[in-house]
Amino acid sequence: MINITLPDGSVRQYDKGISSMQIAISISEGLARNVLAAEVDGQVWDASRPIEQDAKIKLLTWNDTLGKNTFWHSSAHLMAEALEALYPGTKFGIGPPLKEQPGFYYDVDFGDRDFSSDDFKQIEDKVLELAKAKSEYIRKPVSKANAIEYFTEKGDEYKLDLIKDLPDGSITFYTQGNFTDLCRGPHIPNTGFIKAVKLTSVAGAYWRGDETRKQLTRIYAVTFPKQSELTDYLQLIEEAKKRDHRKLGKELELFAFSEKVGMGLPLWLPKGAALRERLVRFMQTAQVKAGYEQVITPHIGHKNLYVTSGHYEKYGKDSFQPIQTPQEGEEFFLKPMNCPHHCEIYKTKPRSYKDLPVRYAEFGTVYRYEQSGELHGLTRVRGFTQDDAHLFCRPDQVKDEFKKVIDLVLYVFSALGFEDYTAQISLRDPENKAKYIGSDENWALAEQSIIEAAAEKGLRTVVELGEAAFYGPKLDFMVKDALGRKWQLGTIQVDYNLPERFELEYTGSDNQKHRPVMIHRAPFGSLERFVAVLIEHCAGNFPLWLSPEQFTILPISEKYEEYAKKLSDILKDSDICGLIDFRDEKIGRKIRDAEVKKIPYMLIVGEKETAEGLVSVRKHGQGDLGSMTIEEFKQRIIKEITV
RNA sequence: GCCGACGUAGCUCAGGGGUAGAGCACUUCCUUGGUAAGGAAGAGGUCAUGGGUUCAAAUCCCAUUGUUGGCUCCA
Repeated sequence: MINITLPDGSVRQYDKGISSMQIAISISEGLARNVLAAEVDGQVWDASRPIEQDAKIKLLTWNDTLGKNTFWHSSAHLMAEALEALYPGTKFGIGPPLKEQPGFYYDVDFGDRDFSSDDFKQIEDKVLELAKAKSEYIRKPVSKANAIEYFTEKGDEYKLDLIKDLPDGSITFYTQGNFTDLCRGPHIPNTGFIKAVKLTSVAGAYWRGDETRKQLTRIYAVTFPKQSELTDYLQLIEEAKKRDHRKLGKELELFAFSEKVGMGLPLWLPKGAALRERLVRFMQTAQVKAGYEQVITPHIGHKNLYVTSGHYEKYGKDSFQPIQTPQEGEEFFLKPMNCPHHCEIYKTKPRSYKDLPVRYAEFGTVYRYEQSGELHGLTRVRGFTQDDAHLFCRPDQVKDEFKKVIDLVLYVFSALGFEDYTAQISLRDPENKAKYIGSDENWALAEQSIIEAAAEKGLRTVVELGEAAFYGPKLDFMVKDALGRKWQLGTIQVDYNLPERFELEYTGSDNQKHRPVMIHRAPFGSLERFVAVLIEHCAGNFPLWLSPEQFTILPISEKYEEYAKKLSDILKDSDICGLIDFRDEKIGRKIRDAEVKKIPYMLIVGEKETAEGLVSVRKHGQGDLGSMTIEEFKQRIIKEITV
């Protein structure tokens, strides 16, 4: 007998060699029907795999991330089986589940065959047909020699390339129906769990991400255990398309791009600029309260600045092109980050330990050469403005300062309606230290302070190795938007290296020179990216305090324009922004246009309102709110803005 | 940067070897109206740019440029 510990802590006894599925059956039939795999002592196993010793197990269903991953991984095998059945001779690369979104892909080599989205339907039909056969996924350990023999005979050089790097004794095959794949597993019990499938896109991807190797066809797809979940998923995709900030940005006249100005260089239109200005003012107010001082630095910097900072060495060759002065032959670069400039500000005078922390904030516009294929709307651009600040503090202040920055970031998120977030702690890849600058000791200190500060603030965190910046570890905030999509926004980074490189100092209470620690932080990340995420989060229906046009006055006819102007002036005096629709159109039309433009409040004025000194108020998306005096309306707006 | 798709009026898009089409937006006129599109007329395009094939190119070919889906990258 062996002891099986369940997640609730209860221990049950079973015969040696029992499978997770049998355990599930012993608990409840209903549970067993939903079990996709099981976590056994921290490893995900097939539900059918025999357990030979005492273990802690967790049964995985569709509700678990690991359960979903297993489901999609198994789906990838099923799609491969369908592809092989439809297009014999197809060679297979890898077919994993996706990390950030639902679904999976399989990289395949069709040889000379053309493949396009026109073939999707045929494949989906075949997948469903094979799924109905309820073929079991059968695990089989094989020797390296046998594995090589199998795929040599099959002529699949990609699998052979993978096997080459695997140690003998660790290799397993999985077979379902007529398809056998090299695979570590685990898999769902049988193909019958897969009830709905949709191929989502096709794209090229190099074998093992190496552009010198052959390009394979990557087929993206998503599967579900219920048809209704696929329907929901497709609806979500539709909704996401409607909220695309590139589409809304154009429709709402927030920003634009111009071929002549250059790719990745956004032009802020009046309404977008108004929105952005409000965000800036909001942040400035918060920062003043938090003890920051505003600074301003130039858009270019001397090459030596970046040689000192280390950025030149790291990015100089492919990212920076120098600007040369005609006479002296000096070299300048467009500012790609603000930190070196702020270090020089720190150095303008001697500092005492009593002066620290010093907090310099700047809405600094920076320019970076991003690969052309990587540009995307406002989320990835070549010129953008960071809500940047650099804190210079004593080592004993780091954790406290870091925690204050976390507070600020969370304040910003809550003010803008991002309720759901996690924090990602990005550390150095211990296997590849050459990628980073700075001493081991400083890295250890920096990593430690981030981990402790996040823990003390009770943040939900995940740790990612190898995701740190080259000069220091960071804490990135990932927010979930209204559709449940994750975005990386704010970032906080601890840096022991730049102070070293710029030889920053302060005089301690011991009258000795000491090195301050630097914290980089940007709660929005960049205004461009933040606005993009905000647009998609609220679908263009900004909170009232951010709306570029908070109201529009709609006169029923030109007879009431004088009254409309009077109202408009009253609102303007209270810093409430809006326009009057003077067009010679019927009221229904004016309302419709205002609704389409997502203007929060419509003030309708006609004979009745003019006579009684009222306004008829209509709210976007809600409809008629009835009449009130302009003063009542003003109070309503002020109340809504301050909440 | 690499691979694929795309670029037609301000916007959304149709068409397609014989010198351009719709809807919306715009302008003018009629209409002076009550909570999501009133009516009529008009104006607007070197069909991304450059080159080639052809009697003839917006259409076919090549290059460039931009957008886009991926890959790689992200200070």
